[in-house]
Amino acid sequence: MSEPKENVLMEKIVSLCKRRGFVFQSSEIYGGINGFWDYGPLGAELKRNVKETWWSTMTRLRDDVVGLEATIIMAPQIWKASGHVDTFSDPMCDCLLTRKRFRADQIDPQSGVVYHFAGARDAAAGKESPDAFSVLLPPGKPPESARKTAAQFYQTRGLQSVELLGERTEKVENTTRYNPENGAQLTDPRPFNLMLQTYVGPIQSEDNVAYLRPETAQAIFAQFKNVHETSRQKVPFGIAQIGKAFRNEVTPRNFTFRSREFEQMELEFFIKPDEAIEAICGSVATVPESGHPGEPQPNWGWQAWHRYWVEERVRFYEGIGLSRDTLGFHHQTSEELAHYARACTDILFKFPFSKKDETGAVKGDELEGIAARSDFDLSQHERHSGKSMGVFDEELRTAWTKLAPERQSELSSRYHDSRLKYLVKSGVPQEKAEREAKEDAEGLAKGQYIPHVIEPSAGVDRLILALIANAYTEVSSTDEKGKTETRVVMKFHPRVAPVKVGVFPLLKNKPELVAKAREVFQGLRGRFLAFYDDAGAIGRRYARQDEAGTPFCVTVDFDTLGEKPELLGTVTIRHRDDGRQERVPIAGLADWLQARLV
RNA sequence: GCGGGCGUAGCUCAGCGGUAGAGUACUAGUCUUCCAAACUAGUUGUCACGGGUUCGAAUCCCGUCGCCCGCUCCA
Repeated sequence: MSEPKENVLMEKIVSLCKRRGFVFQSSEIYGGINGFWDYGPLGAELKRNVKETWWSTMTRLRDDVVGLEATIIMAPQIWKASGHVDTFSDPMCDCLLTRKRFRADQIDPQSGVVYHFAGARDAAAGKESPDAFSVLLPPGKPPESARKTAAQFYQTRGLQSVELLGERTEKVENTTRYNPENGAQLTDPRPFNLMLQTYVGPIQSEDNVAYLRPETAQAIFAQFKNVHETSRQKVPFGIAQIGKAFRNEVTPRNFTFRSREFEQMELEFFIKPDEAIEAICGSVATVPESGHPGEPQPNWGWQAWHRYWVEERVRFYEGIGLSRDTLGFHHQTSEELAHYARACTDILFKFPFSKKDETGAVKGDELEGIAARSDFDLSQHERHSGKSMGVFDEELRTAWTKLAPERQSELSSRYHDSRLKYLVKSGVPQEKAEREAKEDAEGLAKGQYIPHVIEPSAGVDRLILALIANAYTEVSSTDEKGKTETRVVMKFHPRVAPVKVGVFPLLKNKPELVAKAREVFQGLRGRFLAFYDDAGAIGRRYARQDEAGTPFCVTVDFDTLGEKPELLGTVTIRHRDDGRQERVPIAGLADWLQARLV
């Protein structure tokens, strides 16, 4: 409404996605289901390419990250330990007057006099509202203001000149049932559980409740010990996973951006606590203000690793066609951060629906969050499962014995304090917390600690939408007759483009061109996703491939067959983004393409 | 979930009480030597779904579902 132009762009993108088979509404023939989307032929290829690029960048091309593929349904205790059972089910209530929504547990208790009304009447119009309504009147305010608020309420119910009925008053203390801003009554608190539930086993009882995972990360923490022991990795190292996650969102919105079923690509990168780094290396590396800190170093603490992963992730996005100027960054403030998190940097993409800030600049919406989560997650699972999540670090133990006694006690006491802070915040009784923190500090001296974690967590479907929005380009051209035509070119990076190459005979009614084109197509299809097309004029076929985002089109013409002898056995390659053409021998075609698709 | 807008062919839309149309796309054919050419023929709809009012509903009313915008939330 306020940004009609951008909505139009978004609508065009949604329309193209359906028309060309990138994204369909789930269950469309039954009217659809809110918050669920399917990928059509082109979308499925695009998504697969993106996930494969991520997987190979994160695991296969690195020495220090291994993969995991865990189940969607896990022991419900995992979600208790992670905090999701508690924080994902907020009781919410709405102001009956303004419709504003509140978290029931965040309303400040108030005291005063409550004015109850049984209903209201509009004698002139002959209408009556039987709905009861109450207003809280803080001390010192005139009763008239309560009646005024009530009158406003009944006006929203369709009465014009309001005559209030059945007024009575009541003194209340510390109530949270009224809107702190205007005193209007709130609806009863209703639970908003964002986790999708099911039952494991045939009996649908409370004992059998299980959750569809709301994030993939927890499986990595839960399997940390197994992966650590079997992969021969030593801290620092990471575990990567791609998989579905589910959230019963209140409002799915913005096409696929906020869906109820979505896919994540998450890395949990485990690092040594800073105290261990200091013991081993003497000090923790200082981190440059901006830019990539370079290859990982042994003296990196959490800040260096955090910056490293932010920059690595930006490189990834640049590598699949999202230039830095299409991205945005949000550094969470200390108020925004979860209590256990030390830092979180969000990588944003400037979507067509992204809002402008006060200065008119588009900030963007989140593609990925890179969080420094301390040792919170593994500690939680250690406490809830009773299984140790600590690792033994030979290097640390050796280094510790060589430290001066005052250095030992300084590091030991810092580690003790941060463990104590965590334990107390997690609700462990003070006495027990002090005992456990002391044990943890003694463990550090013997080379034991719970690893800290840096978590780059990306949403696949959001990234697909970003790539589609980024690729969407309109090209207008006017022909001799003065008719202006707008064509869509999807400028995907060749690495992620669904179809890599289109193969056409210049003309369909010349069997020798068709035969040769089929032959070229057969030669390419095993190595690249290739698409053969001979329907319609050549320009039309180019346009069709432009809309699919195919970066290269190969055309077999009469020169291929030797009309000009020097061009025998060559084809025309036409570039999507500028229509440029070049001549390439068929023999070198696959290699030519290969070089441009990585 | 609440408030507002919307839902007609694959897509963009017209029709707004008398029983459904245009452009485009798609299919086949003719033609065509490089950027959505032309011609011919053809396919497509429970007018989102369900109910009601009416002699008659795509059109008016109610409900449901979905999409878009705001509240909310965040991968």
